[in-house]
Amino acid sequence: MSDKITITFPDGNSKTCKSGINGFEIAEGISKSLAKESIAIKINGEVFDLTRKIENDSKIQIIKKSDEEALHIIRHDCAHVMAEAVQSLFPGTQVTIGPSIENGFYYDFARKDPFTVSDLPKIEKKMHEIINNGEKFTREVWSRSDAIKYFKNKGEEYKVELIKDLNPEEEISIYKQGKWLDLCRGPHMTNTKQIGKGFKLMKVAGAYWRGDSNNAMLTRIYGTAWRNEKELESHLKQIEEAEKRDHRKLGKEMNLFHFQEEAPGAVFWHPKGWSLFQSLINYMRLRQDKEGYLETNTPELLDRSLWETSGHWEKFRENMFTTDPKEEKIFAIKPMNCPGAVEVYKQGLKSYRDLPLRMSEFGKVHRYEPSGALHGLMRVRAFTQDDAHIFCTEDQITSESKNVCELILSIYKDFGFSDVRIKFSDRPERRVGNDTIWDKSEEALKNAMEATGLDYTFNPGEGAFYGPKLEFILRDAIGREWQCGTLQVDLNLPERLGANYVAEDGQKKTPVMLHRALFGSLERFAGILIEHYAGHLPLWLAPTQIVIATITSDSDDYAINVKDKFLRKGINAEIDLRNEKIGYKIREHSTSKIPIILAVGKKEEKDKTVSVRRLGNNNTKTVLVDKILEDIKNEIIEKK
RNA sequence: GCCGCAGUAACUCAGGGGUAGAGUAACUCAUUGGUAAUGAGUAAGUCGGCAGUUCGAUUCUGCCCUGUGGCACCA
Repeated sequence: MSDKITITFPDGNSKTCKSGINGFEIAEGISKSLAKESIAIKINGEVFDLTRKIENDSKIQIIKKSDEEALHIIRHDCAHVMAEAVQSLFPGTQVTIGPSIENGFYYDFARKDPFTVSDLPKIEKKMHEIINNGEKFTREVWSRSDAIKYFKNKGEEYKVELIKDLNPEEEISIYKQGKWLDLCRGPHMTNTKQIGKGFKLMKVAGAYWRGDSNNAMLTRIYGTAWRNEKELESHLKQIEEAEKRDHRKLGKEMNLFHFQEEAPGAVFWHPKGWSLFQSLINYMRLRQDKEGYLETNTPELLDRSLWETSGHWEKFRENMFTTDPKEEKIFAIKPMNCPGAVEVYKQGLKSYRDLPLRMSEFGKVHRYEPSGALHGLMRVRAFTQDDAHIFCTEDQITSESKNVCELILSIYKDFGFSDVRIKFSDRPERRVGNDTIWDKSEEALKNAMEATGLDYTFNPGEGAFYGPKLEFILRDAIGREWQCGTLQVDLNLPERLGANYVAEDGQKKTPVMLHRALFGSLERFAGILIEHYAGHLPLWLAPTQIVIATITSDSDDYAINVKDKFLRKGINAEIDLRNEKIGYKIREHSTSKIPIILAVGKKEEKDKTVSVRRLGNNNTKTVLVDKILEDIKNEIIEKK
């Protein structure tokens, strides 16, 4: 081994150094300020500690605190410091794992009494102490047996288990900061001081050891960590903004819906919320009609025997509500619309000429969701799907799937969702049908996907119990992802339920069934829209589109007159004739998110105008009634 | 389902072993006003439910329900 090595910088320049040099020394050789700013080093694409010796020719990149990669390291360091703080404050607490995550980090602890939020300030204070002490992070490599012995001695059973499960090939590295140490792959910064003050402990939660609900529940502390206090502040601000959009809060403020104890996971839609809901249905109906869908409706209660035949009874039973058996028969409330759809299909003889047959249904389904999963409109036990089942031949799978994909993307665009991700899920463990059928349906869906030319990611083992599926995930105005639409290829249910058609050769064949929902759940989609628009629904979706507010009661007749004009054009207008000041009315209708307020007084009445004020804009404009009527009509049509 | 937290007036929330308080809304009266809160007054609560401790529980304890932050789940 030569004692000289060549290191190459990102800009292509290279330099000869003595073997064994480390990142910090390299940085120092360049400039003092770089050395001060640097926190880690990337060697041949992998990130290491700044003190890691470099012994071969390498491509390197010094990572500074301002670099993107730095956040992960800062957060991971923070997790270690938190664990030290916790163990010093609460002796006897075992450490388990503590990774960095999006926006922060967590650490899972094993402790008889779980932590509560009131413990957080204490822990945070201790963390600041540790950071201020400027403890050095140092890396050591231990033998497996030493490590096991050490942690066993300390009573750290979880760490022992982790070490035992490590790949035998893998080096067992230990990171120390001061007297405290942890099993860790690294990398870390060189000193706790580098973490700074840009962190905050956020919440405590329970979490299963190794994510398995059969295991013990640990107590988890979440924190957020950033490069500095300013970044932390801006992140906290962002959380605050997201909270303001919470559909549960806005739903109450805008009087859209409510929930109550007697119906957990089921929505009480108020008139305004139902108006939004119906707008969505009407819109979808219009779009589907154009694509040749035929609307149907099927029973909510179906006999157990049908669910047994379809396979739901066996594979989906624990999610289904059943009725009190007053008779011999047991009925189940439908958790899916597909068996009903097949029964409609089966009425009358079908020929290959009838295919593809696209049957839609706005079907309300009930699923028993675990109590802890319920969340406003986003996760409910009773919801309405914009469902459809396309019965087709195998040859038609590709073109039908392609149409569905195009329809979905086009529809999402109308709501301002243009960033859509697609996931492909194949056969789950719990499924019906043999592997030949699954091979065939996965192949077919994959081909269809290729035909669309759209990108997708692979999501193994997450398909429906009857077939593989695509999931459409959209990104909302503040960057959150929501899974909405789905497309599933099903070669199982039509056969199980005895659907068939007469083919060109006179033989009876089993059709393929494509299940698809575009909004997915109407309830959920409404919730997403409320958050996406932060309650400022676009005109075409707003339950009350316009409020006409009078300045004084002298203008009452004129206001009523104007309102009628709007109503006649199908625009949802209300009037506010109350004996209140105009400022009061403006404030109230603004807070309830009315898109357009038209103020009318003596002047407007004389000129046949209105004073137009739009939500989120403090300017007003005086416009002829007929003109604004026309503008608003167009805006609704254009879905702006 | 599991761990933590919460449930007080229509809403948002304060309080705390001696049967409760604010702001907003509602209602009444006055006010007819020009673009985000006019003023005064009135009324309003089985303090989530059931047990227990106590002379006394909305307050403490236990169980349950619902919500909530996570975990697990999302077929």
